[in-house]
Amino acid sequence: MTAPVRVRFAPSPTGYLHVGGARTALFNWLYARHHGGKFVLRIEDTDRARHSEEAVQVIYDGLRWLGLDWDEGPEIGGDHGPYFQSERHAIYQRYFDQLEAGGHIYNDGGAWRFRFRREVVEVDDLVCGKVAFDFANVEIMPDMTVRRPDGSWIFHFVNVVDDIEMEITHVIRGEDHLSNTPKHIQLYRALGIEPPRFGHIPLILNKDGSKMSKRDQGATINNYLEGGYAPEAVVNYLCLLGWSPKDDTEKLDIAHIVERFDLANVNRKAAVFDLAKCDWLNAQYIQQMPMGRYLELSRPWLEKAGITADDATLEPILALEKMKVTHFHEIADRISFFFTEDYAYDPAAVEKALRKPGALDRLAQLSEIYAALDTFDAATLEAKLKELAATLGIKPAEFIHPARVAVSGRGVGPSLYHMLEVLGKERVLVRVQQTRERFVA
RNA sequence: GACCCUAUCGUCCAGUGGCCUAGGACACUCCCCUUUCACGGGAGUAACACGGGUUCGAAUCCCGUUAGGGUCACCA
Repeated sequence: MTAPVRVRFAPSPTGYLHVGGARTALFNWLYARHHGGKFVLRIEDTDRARHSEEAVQVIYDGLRWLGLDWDEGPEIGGDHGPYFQSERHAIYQRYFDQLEAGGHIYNDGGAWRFRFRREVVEVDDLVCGKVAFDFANVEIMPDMTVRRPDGSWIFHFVNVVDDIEMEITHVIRGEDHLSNTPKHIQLYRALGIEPPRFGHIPLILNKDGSKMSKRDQGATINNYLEGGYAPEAVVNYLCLLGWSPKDDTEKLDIAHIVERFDLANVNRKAAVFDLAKCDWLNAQYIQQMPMGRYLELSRPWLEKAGITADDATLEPILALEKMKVTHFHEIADRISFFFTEDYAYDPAAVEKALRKPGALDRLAQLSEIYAALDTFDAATLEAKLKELAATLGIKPAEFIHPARVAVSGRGVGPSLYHMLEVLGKERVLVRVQQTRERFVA
């Protein structure tokens, strides 16, 4: 009852971190943090052929990116290692010998099978409640194998042994394991150990109700890492799949979630994954995050695009797009015209704004007024432009659109006056001049 | 096939017998704001799978049906 909580995430190094796995890790982590317990990471690499340094690294990177730090496990250590199944052979042998001595296993053509008792097994699940499995009259069900003829171990066996050895108190895993739980419970009993508590969380499905495969959009954590997402947004979204704070709040910071999270309020229904909502949350996070964090998360994407300005230069430019960006990878393209005088002109925008009769002349007029300005801030620029339009009796838009295309080459972009202010008087005048020369009939 | 889980708007959640002519969010449509694109504000479309009970009263409890999903590997 008062034993400290110890949970674990035990992925197999497949080369990617599935969202379903990530959410399982997240719920384990939340449970540990909420209850002041320990979160253990164990790599289930019994299938040695698949174990590669890169595959394991993908798991570490994904968990770290999401902010799910483990208290025991690879690269951290702990008192219950080693944390790779491939290095725990001697431990498994010991438990195997114990099963054999107790007459719980038998040899079947070289493989070792566990004598499963055909009786009712009850699982008191933290999420699903009491679930009774009735095996009393089940005819066709082979005893599960615990060891292959070549001496290698089977998942169910090593999983249970590791959970015993690592003193796991709560096994929180996907619902696909609920049906396997009776076998695990009997294994615990055969070993003379009281089983831990179980909590089976619902699966994550595709839009069409099928199980998500790694090829689906948003199915692996790498998709988010490379897709311009803020990790805090992804974590928030993942929490909302199967759990809710019960008060209609959608955007929740992690500390708040840790405070409120518990298995009792996790749903039992499988959730369909909706990337559109994840995108929306990401945009919300970007809008509301501090400038420093925004700069930090933008920088890698900007560098990738060859933009390497210092923070002082970058900040005012990035600020122009903060309310408009949904994914970080969009930013570089949106602001690229700030970093070159040789920016491209969008033909459609040119056609629409610069080819209109008198557009180039109006640019010249505007340029003349702006050239005389001592202060070049957004408010002044707006006032002067509107004043000029009013004097000539035409709409401000007749100046605004050509000006936008002249200085950026585009029909869409940041607020014009703020964009001009950030660009600065000198560059604005040069760009207008350059544009007029280029598009003069 | 056997066993198990699940069943509220297209999607994610709220709702644990009366406060529900079912609430919020995403998406979608429309309007407002507006120099573009967005943001923001407002409005709208849209659901208790079906059939039986229990009860004065059921989205909420029980049974059945149907439909999804999962497990029954010498995969993890």
